[in-house]
Amino acid sequence: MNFTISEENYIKSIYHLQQQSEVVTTNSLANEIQTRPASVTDMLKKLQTKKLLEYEKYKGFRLNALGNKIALSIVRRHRLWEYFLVTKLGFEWDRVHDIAEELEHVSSIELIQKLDAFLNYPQADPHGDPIPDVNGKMTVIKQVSIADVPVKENVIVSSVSNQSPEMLELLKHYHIGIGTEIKVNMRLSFDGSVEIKVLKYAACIISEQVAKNIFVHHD
Amino acid sequence: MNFTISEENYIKSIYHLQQQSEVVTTNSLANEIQTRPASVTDMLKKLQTKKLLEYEKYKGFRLNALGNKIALSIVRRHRLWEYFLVTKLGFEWDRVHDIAEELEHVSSIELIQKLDAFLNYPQADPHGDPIPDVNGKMTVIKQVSIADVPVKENVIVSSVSNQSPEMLELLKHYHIGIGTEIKVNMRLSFDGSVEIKVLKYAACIISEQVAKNIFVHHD
DNA sequence: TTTATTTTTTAGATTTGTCTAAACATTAAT
DNA sequence: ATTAATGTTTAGACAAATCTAAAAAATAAA
Repeated sequence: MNFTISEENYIKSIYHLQQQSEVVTTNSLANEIQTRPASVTDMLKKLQTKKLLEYEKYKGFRLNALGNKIALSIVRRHRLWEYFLVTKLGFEWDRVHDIAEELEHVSSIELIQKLDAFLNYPQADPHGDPIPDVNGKMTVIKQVSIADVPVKENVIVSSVSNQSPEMLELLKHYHIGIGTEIKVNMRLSFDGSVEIKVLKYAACIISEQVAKNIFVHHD
Repeated sequence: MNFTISEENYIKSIYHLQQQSEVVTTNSLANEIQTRPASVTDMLKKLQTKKLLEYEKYKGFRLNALGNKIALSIVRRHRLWEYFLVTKLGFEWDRVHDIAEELEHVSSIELIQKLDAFLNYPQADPHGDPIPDVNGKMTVIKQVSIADVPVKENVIVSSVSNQSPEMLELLKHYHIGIGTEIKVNMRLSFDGSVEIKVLKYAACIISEQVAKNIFVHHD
């Protein structure tokens, strides 16, 4: 089955709102999508006739199994493109969302399969959100902040929670990006700061506050 | 200025038809875009009010300077994506057109700049058509078929005119793709067949007919 | 438990891009 | 030089996705 860009945007937004609350309301979706409640009601009817959601007038709605499956495939496309934009094209993490929002609607299944392979089947996007696989399964990799990682273990940077320009600059300065392999040499109990080693570069010290914002996982 | 997907498709198609004949007709454009002549007339009015073309009722139309500039930027996006799909994602050349057709409408200027850089500023797409640069300039690189290239010169494969599955298979078998560096060892005057050497692989012989379909350029 | 407020839905209009059928221009043929 | 054939445009309709304004339902408050 094929969907319009508008339909896909609604499906994806319902999916996201469902992560916070079981049932979604007309107003919250209208707010999420930046449209009017009346428009939401119209689209809900359409999605209902396409059998993507359970919907009772005045009582809210939610995606059914099929709707969920489609939502996951859209989320998959979005996150793969975000990963591509950051790791291959060199975009900053805070700049990729809007572009991925457009790319995600390109519908070729083969394109996404090949993109996935080209990126080497990443498991999380640059914000650390898991990327669903072809079947919609997400492996939520266990992320730990550098502040909590044991010393002398090789780990890989998977996400950064603070995406301020200052943070981005600091990370760039230390050659740290998504996928960078690092090791914690030692942790100073004095102030919680950490000495880390980035492959090929000299060891450096980052404050506890910075360490708390950088999340890593094991290989 | 911003354009809808439909407007962009019309602009691009007019551009292509103009390559063959100065002035474009309603019917030819309707045929190109797979729509009805009446729809074309409607869109022409719209593009005229946006000052993208010269249009006289019943007498045909053509893009003006601004329309041309916009067409070139769309062509640029299309060809860069085609190049990406083939060289990075491993698509066959005959499969990329429709996907590029969708990708070309993603509007971020920064995206295209960074994609261009990532691809190392290619000058031609996988079909050998030149890629306009940021300013719309195209450097038409001098292409020669292998049948005409002098022996012992290092050349780079830039396009293949015959895109049948058989041809693709043959090329794959000999490890020849866009960007592949090859050298003509010798040419057999008997039947015009050519012995070529692909870097890292054993020399092989291709028929004159095949050689005529493979185009190369100097570095 | 009425009344007031908020939320959701309906009804009807608008825009974009398309369509069909009919009218109008242009070109070709007799 | 008329007539025929072809090509183009207009007029009016339609579907998708949106909107505003008003009606209806649900919830909160007095």
